[in-house]
Amino acid sequence: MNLTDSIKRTTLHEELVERLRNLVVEDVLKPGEKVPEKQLCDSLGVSRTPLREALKVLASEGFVVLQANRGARVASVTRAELENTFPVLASLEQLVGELACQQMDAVEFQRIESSHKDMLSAYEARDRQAYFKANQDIHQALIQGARNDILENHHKLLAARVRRARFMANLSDERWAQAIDEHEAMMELLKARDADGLGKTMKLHMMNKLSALVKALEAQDETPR
Amino acid sequence: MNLTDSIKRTTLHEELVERLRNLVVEDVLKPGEKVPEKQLCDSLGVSRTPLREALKVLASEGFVVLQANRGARVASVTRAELENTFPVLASLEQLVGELACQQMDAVEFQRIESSHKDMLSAYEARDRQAYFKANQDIHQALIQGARNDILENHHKLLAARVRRARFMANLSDERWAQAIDEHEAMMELLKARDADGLGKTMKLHMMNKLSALVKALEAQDETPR
DNA sequence: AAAGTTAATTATGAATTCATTATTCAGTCA
DNA sequence: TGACTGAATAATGAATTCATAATTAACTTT
Repeated sequence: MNLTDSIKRTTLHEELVERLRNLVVEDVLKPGEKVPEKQLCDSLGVSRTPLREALKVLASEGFVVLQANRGARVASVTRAELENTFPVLASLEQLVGELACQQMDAVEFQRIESSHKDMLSAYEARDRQAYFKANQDIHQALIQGARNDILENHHKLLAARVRRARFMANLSDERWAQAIDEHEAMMELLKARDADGLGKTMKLHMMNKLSALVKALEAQDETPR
Repeated sequence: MNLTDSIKRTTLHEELVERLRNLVVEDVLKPGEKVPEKQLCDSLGVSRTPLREALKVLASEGFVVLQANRGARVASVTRAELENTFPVLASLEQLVGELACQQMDAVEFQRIESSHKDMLSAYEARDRQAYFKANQDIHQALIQGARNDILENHHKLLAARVRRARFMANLSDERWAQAIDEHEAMMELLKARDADGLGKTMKLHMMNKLSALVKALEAQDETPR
């Protein structure tokens, strides 16, 4: 046993921040919805104090919006907000790519290569679930590989915000194919340890994701169900 | 009176987040120091509840560190942390530069030009106080000019963390002169609306700041007082 | 006196209570 | 009927209380 490992003792509010953020990102709590303190307290079995502490944190992270004397609402996912968020996330992705190229070791690289193959299989099978999983694994591994806590934190929050958008529009076949191509390129650049190239490609990958999303949203506007 | 202006009603915890963050950034609360809830409550005239809510937020922002059952401590400013923070901030600065070039209007540009002149005067007079002020104004204006809330938020937090480092080492004459040169270049690029160029220069500006800081810290290590 | 042990004190995390603000809903009047 | 008023209800923000964990202080024991 590693004695330098600090004993994991989590407080209620920390637990709640994670749980509630998840509920928001997973679209269980819907955008614009009020967050009923009492109800949540009852269902989670905690008092209002830690719940409210968690809400303040979530508000600072941008997942809920607080209005004085009117409690908390789940933050809505507007197109304007996405158009602001993606470029920031893309900048961080670029840095992730650069650093990962420089810092990752062989074991990490192999793990990514394995996830990449999983991703390709999932694509062949058109298995969205498995695709998202493998995709997440790759990006997670790249971030770990960058070895930068600050980057990881900020990336995590922005990525979570962006992830909420997946409930707004489906991944189109076209975009899916393009994403696969981009990932192939990323693997090549990573293999070649081309930090600059990987950074630029990852940034572009993110911005293309935004383009596809905007396009999908516009298509929706034209044919409202 | 503008009736569309929403009535500003701030809650205690919001106020406290700002106040406490300031105390940390301004080095009133020293790194590593314990944050005594009771004392702060007394001196600020609030109960523990809103103070503790504020501490949770500050912790998520990285200004304090919470230990279960042992309260909050002011986060220390380590070299490793700075070496992680600066590259992230530099990435965001790059984006700020690119966007500001594209989005700023003539009025904003003139305001920056004016602050830039103030900065040069302060440098001639070797007035550190005035220099920092003008410098802040310029960077603040650029961020506003980028018109991106998300970028502004994340930038604000990282910049605040980095600002704490100024109590670790003084601005050297050499670095000061270099910074002035970089700012001159920035103004030229902004005037020319060279988004790419300004972005790169601002990124470099930030990374050079880190280099100077690290150099100063290393010099300190060699000659400990 | 120094290290170890136990009791007293303090500080913390969380629940509860209290005062105030929003919201709902019944009743009134045009 | 439908907009307005005001009382009743509910929800919120903040203070207080309570249980427990950490720290300090006092006391042994060697």
